[in-house]
Amino acid sequence: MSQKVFVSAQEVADRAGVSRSAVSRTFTPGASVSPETRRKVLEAADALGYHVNHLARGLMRNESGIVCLIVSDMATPHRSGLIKALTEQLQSAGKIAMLVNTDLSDGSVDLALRQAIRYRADASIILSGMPDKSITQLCLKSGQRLVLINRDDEQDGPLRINLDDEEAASRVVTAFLRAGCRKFALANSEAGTPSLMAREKGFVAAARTHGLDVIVERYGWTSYESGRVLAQRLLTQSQRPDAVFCATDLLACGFMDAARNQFSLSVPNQLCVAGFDDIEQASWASYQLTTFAQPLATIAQEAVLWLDSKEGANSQGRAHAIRLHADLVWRGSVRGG
Amino acid sequence: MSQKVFVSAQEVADRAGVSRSAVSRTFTPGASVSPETRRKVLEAADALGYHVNHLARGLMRNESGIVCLIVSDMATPHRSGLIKALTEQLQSAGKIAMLVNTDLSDGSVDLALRQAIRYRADASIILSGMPDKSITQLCLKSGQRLVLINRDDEQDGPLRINLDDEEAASRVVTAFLRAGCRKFALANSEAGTPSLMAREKGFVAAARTHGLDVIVERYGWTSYESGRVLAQRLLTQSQRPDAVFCATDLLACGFMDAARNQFSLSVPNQLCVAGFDDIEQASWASYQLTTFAQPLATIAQEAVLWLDSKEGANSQGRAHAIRLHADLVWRGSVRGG
DNA sequence: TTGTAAGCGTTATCAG
DNA sequence: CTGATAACGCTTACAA
Repeated sequence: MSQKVFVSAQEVADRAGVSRSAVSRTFTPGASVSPETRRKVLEAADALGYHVNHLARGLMRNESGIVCLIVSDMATPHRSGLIKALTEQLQSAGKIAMLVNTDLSDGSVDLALRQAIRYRADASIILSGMPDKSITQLCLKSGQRLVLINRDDEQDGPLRINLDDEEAASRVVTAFLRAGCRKFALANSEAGTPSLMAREKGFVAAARTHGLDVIVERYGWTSYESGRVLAQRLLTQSQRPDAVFCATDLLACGFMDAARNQFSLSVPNQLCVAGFDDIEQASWASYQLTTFAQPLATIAQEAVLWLDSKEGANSQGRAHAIRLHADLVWRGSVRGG
Repeated sequence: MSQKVFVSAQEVADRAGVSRSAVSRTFTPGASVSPETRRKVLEAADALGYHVNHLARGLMRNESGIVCLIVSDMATPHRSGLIKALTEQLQSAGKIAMLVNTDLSDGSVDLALRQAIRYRADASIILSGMPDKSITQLCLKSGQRLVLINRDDEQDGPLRINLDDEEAASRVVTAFLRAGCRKFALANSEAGTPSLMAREKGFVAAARTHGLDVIVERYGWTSYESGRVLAQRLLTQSQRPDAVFCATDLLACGFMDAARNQFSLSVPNQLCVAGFDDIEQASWASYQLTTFAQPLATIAQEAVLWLDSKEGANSQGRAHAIRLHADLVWRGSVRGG
């Protein structure tokens, strides 16, 4: 097997002619070491290629520095953007990200959380799916902090970070009306996550306010392909919509492509389209999608900030919720920006 | 601070009325425990919510189960796809992925590798950038395995997984010729990574074989935006090319959009375009990009397989290289598929 | 098969 | 400021 021969603090101590403790203190920010000792230790450490063993340190300090990112479909533009933002923030806060992939199967998230517990992660950040109540209880009982991003759940204890999806969706109606549209449709996936449903709800409700009905169609999971299928369904209606809000940019891209290629519709002249997330592709010339920007950096900041705060530690059982605003990004897919 | 109160093996042992060792053995595959003891232990463990502390286990076994993924631009379609594939493979091999973000600054990869050493990762997989020789030596000396993906380097010790970029690029020439194209151009980024340069080299060389010159243009880093700029430069040439090989799909998408919108060129009628990577967007209706598929699953498999193999452990100093084939994916951006 | 005891590399405590 | 010593939670000889 592997012959691991990492340098230990003892070896450094021996070489520097000091005690293990001196070595330990040298690598502990804020500990008191004389400049002379420090110098000797650092010199020896460098010569030997010593690096503090964080496994052992975590064992002692009861704080591993590990934060577990639990996520499905991580190759998706929006998800990967969020992972990137979180990883960066965690790193600059001196923590490290552990990545666990989940699928849609039952208990997949639970399994991931168990993994987080095994590695004594200081916290878990859940980007997709929902864990079973019993397992989140275990996490909280074990003193592991929990962050739920964009999954509006009423569980106690964890920090929840959400967008104001409903309010954002209502602004789409305003935009569509200003563009002179009258026949609204909503394209959603069947995933039925709280975020998606809130967008749907907000859009439909706001349309009603203006006395307008909305044709709602749901299909598959949140993907480009689903967007194409949704276009098939919505654009063959007897009363063809002239404005479609897609619950996700990925859906919107598929929708637009199908609208143009299969129905020869011009966007935005014959059809206005809006999306949500502001993935990179939304800004590509082929789409120029009007959409809502997920404040990825802010989400990540808030999450990491909370992890470091006393609040996070003390909130055993008390839930804390952050609701962020999604900025509307005007682009060419809706008339009259 | 955090009051972590994870359940320990001792507590489980107490409740089950057995020794710590019995608990340990119950959770060690292949250890000898009587069914009766096992039952009692599992029952107690379940009731208490016990999970083996992998930090402590790693300390003892000298094997953490952690594999460090070192990567920059992780939100990019190709990168995130690779991360996903690797994470999945690692998980099903019983390992866990640690994610470290690097930037382009000097020593960024070295810093990441140090992080891997601190957490006593069993291995590091480098997806971008190149570490300093001294630090890789340290890794290898410490018994940490190293995998370099798509970075053709002559360093000793690590496993290198590469595509046959050069050969693949030469096939683009064949495709372009078959489409009746004569004026070739190559759009590349300035990143100058071995993969990118190999694609350039292979394309230019193959074209020469047929007595054709290639206009080569390089700009910025590998992004959609760079693709647009490259289009500006290449399509304003006095001798406008009728076939462009973009070193990356992302470049190709930007290139195609600019070609259509700013130069009103029809792809593939007036201009054939090929890319590399086969990112998801390449298959979108707006692009229908002819490209080469990165065998992500195979890459991930080979990497993880090697990590588990004796070979990986014994190859202290002996480098092992795997060269994979990239399949050509024919789509509409090149005539006559 | 089981328990006892030693040890993995740290850090925290406490004298000096 | 420094060094000995006792944890941390686990695995693994070794002996029973």
